[in-house]
Order: sequence, then structure tokens, then C-alpha cells
Amino acid sequence: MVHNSKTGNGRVARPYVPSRPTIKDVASRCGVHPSTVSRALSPAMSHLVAANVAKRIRAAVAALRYQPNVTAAGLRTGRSGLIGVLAPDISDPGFPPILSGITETLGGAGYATIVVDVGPDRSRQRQLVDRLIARGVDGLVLLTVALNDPVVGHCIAAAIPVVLVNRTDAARKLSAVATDDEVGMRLAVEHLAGLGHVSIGHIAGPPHVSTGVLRRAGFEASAARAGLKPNNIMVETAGAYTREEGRLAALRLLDRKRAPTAIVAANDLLALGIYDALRERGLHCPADISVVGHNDMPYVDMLSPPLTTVRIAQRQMGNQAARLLLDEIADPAAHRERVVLEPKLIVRASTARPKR
Amino acid sequence: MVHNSKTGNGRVARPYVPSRPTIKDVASRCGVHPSTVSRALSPAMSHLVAANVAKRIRAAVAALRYQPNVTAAGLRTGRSGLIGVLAPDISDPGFPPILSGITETLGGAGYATIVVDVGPDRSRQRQLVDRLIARGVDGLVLLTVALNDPVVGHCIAAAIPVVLVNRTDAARKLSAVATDDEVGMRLAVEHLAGLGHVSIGHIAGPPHVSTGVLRRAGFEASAARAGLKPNNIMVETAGAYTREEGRLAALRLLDRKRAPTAIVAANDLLALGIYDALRERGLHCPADISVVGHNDMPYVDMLSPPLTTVRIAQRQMGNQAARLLLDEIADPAAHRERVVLEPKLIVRASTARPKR
DNA sequence: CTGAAAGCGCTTACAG
DNA sequence: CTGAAAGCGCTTACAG
Repeated sequence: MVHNSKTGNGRVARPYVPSRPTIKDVASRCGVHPSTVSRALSPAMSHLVAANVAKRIRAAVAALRYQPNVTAAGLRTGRSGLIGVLAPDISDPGFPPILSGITETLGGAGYATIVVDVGPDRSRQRQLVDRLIARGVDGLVLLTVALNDPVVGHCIAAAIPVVLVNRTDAARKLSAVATDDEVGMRLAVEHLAGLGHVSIGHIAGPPHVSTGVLRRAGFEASAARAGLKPNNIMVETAGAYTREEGRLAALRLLDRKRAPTAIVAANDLLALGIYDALRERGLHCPADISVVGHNDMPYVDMLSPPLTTVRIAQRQMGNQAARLLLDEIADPAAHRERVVLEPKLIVRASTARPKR
Repeated sequence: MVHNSKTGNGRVARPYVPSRPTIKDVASRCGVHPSTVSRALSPAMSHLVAANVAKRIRAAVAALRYQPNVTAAGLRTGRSGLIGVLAPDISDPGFPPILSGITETLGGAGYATIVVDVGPDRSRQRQLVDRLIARGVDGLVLLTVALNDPVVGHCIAAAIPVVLVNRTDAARKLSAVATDDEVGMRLAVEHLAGLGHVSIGHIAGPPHVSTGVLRRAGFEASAARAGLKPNNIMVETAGAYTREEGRLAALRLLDRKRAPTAIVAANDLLALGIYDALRERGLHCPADISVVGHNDMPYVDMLSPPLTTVRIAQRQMGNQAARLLLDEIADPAAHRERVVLEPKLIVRASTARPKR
């Protein structure tokens, strides 16, 4: 390939590219020292440079379309302006609004966001965190943390600002933003109880993640408080937050001798699986069984029937996480903080009075 | 706040943090020069260092848990190992699988991905590209490009490797990966014609994006080829790929004197809007009107009725985009390439024979 | 208010 | 095969 031929000096020949102007170019154009340019361009230092000099510098910057090399500055200052976001599964429909909230707030503060998909193998998490640290990220947002996750200790040892989203670490050593899982489940259970259901099932999320145990606890407490008999409070645990696991768990619930008349899922994906299971058993929702989801992920209002679910403020969760992280970067010694967002019940058509 | 008190030297006091080891630490521990460590750790240069020395170095690296500072290396080599991804709307359900494909392939090659949400204001795009370039990204993946988008010329001027995803630039000056829009529409139209529909509407995407015009052209050509009379080929254009725009356009179609018996939407979000419009008019799908979507976004199989749609290989699109970009980075002088992926019709329950 | 110097942590010609 | 030096583009004490 002729385009790829090497030149005598051993480098790949390529079309001449005007390399980006540097601070030196700006300086020589203005007849000042590069450090003066640097000062003029730094909000914290610009008060040190004469107004007319600063003006000339700004003009040269504009003329040359100079943009500071963030990487070089970062090497010097030790700050990269990069934040790493670790997601358990980018394809999860709950992720985009959270990410959007994160990048919105972070972008506003001049930070860029590196997104990493951990994938199903959670053990890679630590390695990925290390890789991010090697890139010099100034902070981390983790959407992946399990209860008693070793990555927590790892981050603390690395002394890097971290905030957890939609997850909590058992030791509560890191800042976190989450929805109020207890309230969410209470809303769901009270709605169902109000409709007349006296026998309610729950499909719990995995026990190693905080939402799994917190929502389960919230469900059980609310059901008891609503006066359900212990025998009429049934829980099946899903191995993961997936539609298929939801289906399997729902089948287990439906096949019990005295199946519940309503099921509360720990999240909407699980609820989707309940719909699958119902169809499989020839059961109708809400005529035979009421279903409540959790999260209000996009388009569940389009399902058949439209899903009654607990809406959580995902974008806001992202915003708050970014805010917390920014605070921690600004003052690493500040207290860890937890932000708890209020969920809201969205009643649609998947819930109704029980038959009997 | 006592934790935030300043010390005499004017710097914020913070707990002692063992700073990351550098190449110097490794070198001095091994009694060699830093450059030797660098060589030992570089796949391209390691053949230059003696086996036993290399071994000692590797041991020291492991003992110190040394990780090269990617930023510093980047400053020297001019490569950051960072790729920027510009998305029109992170919350679009079509985005996650594409992003996932991109990060998967890029991550495998040692690159990290910076995700930027352009948001509704497309004019920011250029500025965001500049910001990414200032960060030294080695390449760009653009999911946002409009036909005749000035950002294309901008990227070419900046001589930065770019690949377009699911979009095409009018001048075709950049590499791109897209689905075969013409085939997709043909699949949809032939399916409907085969069912007996002789009057078919299309809700086209915005005319400033390639999929908008390509799919529309594909629709019109296929409809004509299927023998539909010109009067029975109806098109309404949506101002954006949103559910609401889909609803509005569908209403316009339904309110025509001779409304079609089937509608093909340029994407699934638009199809969701058709469902809304149908409900509003008291019409049933597929009894009164058949609907075909495009993209097969997550969970449209759960809609009521489950949506017949054209499935496009989104994750693969992301993989291929990353591959193309990697190729272009490796050889910037190589030809621009276009990858066209084959779509597939997924027949579900939103299509049926027409009533009459 | 400004210049000159040092240095962030690497990599890579240049010698030997 | 290895060391010493230079330099990537910045920022920031240090002088003046």
C-alpha cells in the first residue's frame, strides 16, 4: 500500500498535520514568557498579570485557537480532570439516565467521564479500578459494589475519592447516593394491601447487593405491618437482576401450593420475567395476579399491561453522585455523605383488586 | 471544619497517602536506570533488555505494584489511549448496546472511552469535539453526525481519526458503520405486502439525518417495487426520533382521508408513538392497523402487541466502529471504510392481514 | 507584574 | 544490552 510506505527516517509518512499550538506559540506571538500565558489563562493566577498583557494574550489564544493540553497540565498538577464510572452492565436500561445525570454535572465542572462496563464477571472490577487509577482519574463512581465488596477497601487504600450509586457498602465507609428502598417497598405493599390483597409475594434481588437485601427487608417489614399473616408473605430470590431470573423466581412463586395474588419485584427487569411466567402459566395480569415493579425503567408504561412500579430518580441520582464526588475531590478530608432519594409509586394497570 | 484547616505552608492538610510508585522507584530498587525499566516494560523494546534484568524488573514491578502513569507516557508519545464517543442522547435505548460494543473492543486494545452526551442542542457538538481533542483523544466515534454536518470538516481539519456510527456523512469522507437501511425497509414492506396490505404509510425520521432519508428512500422504492399505487404510499416526517414526534406523525397519517392499513416507522421510538396515536383514536393494532418498527430496541417484545420490527446489530455496530477506528489510528493514511450490517426482520404480533 | 528554572513521569534517539 | 540526556506541554515556587 503506497500510502503506508515508510520514509527514510523510519516513520510512517502521513499528510502534514498542523500540530496544535502550544503555550509557547502563544507566548512568542505576544512577546511574553510562557509562564505569563499560563498565568493569564488560569482563573486563580490571572490577577497577577497586567490587564493589557492579559488582553493581548487572550487575543493570541483566539487567533491561534489555542487550547491548553489538559494532559500536560494534569501531569504537572496531578489532576487529570477525568472521572471513572464503573457500570455492572451498560445495557441495563436503568443505566443511561444515571450516566446522563453523572456526565451532566461532571461536564459542567470541566470533568470528562470514562465509562467502563464491568460485565458479568465482577472479579474484574478491582483490576478495572486499578487501570482507571493508572490513568490518573481524580475520582470514581461505582455502580457495581456488592455488600462486603473487597473493592471498597481497595479504593480506600488508594485514597481515591469514590461514590457509590444505587448501592451501599456494608461498612458504609464510602459516600453513596441511593433511593429509599424501604419506602419504595412500603409504597408497593400498601398499594396492594389497600386493593385488598392479603397474600403477597416478593421476588428479591441477589442477596449480595444492597438493593437485594434492603428491598427484601422493606417488603417483609411492610407486609407484616400491613397485617399479612407470615404464611402469606412469600419471598423468592433471583440470582441476578435479569428478566430470565425473574421468570424463574416467579414460576417458583406461582407453583407454590398457595400462590400469592400479587407479586412485588425488586426491579422492573424481574417484573418483565413475571410477565413471562404468567403468560407461560396461562395467567392474566392483573385479573389473576397483580404485579408491581421497581425503578420505572423506560417504556414500562407501554407493556401489556402497563406496569405499576416504584419510580426512582435515576438522573438525579447521577447528578447527586457527581456532586458528592466533586465535593470529596475538593475536600478529601470531609465526611463521607449519603444521599437518599425519595421514590414514588406510579400506579398503572398491572395491579387490581384480587379475585377472591 | 477542623479537617480542612490549612497548614503553615498554605496547602490543605490531608492524611498521608502513599503516592504511587514511579518508574524511578522500580529502577532504584533494581539498581538499573529508569530507561531500562521503561524498555523492559515496553513490548516493542523489551527485546533490548537482558533476560535476567527483565526478570528482576518484573519482580520489582510486582512487589511495588507499579503501574505506569499513562498520562505521562501519553505526553511523551503523543498518544493518550483515550477515545471520545459523542452520543446524541445517552438515554436513547439504542445507545447502550452500541456503547457496550465500542468499549468492549476498545478496552481489549487498551483504550479507554470517554462518553459525551451532546444533548438536544446539536450546535454544541463542535465545541465538545474540541474539548475532547484538547484532552488528547486518539480518535472519535460520532453517533451524532447529520447530513452536511460541519463537524465533519472540522474533524478532517483536525486530522483526527473518526468513525461514524449509524450515520453517514453526505460527502462520505469519513469511515462509518451502519445498518443497511434500504434492506431494512424492503424487509418491512415486503412483509406487509405479503400480508395483503396495499396501502402503507411511513413515518420517516428527520431529513437531516442519514437514516431519515435513507430509510424513507428505501421505503418508497420498496413500496413501488411491491406494486403499491403512488396514492397508497404515504409518508409523514417526524421532527425527531422520539415517541412524541411519532405520535404526532401517526395522527397526521391516520387523519388522512384514505388512511393506510399499515405503518412502517423509521425507528422503534416512533413506533411507540404510533401505538399512542392508535390508542388515542380508539384503533387496534394489528386488527385495524399493522405497525412495523425499526431497530428492535430492548423490550419491544413486551409491548402490547409485541412489535414486529427490523433488528439491527447494535452491539456489533459498536464492535466494528471500534475496529475501524483502531485501524485508522494504526494507519491514518489508509482508505476510509464503510461497514454495512445486514438487518433482519423480527415478526411479532403488531402485523396481520388487513381487514378489507 | 514578569521571567527563568525546575519538574510532573514517562520514552526514545544517542552513545557506548 | 545499558546509561545519560533531552523533551513532551504544562504550572508554580523563586527571584526580582
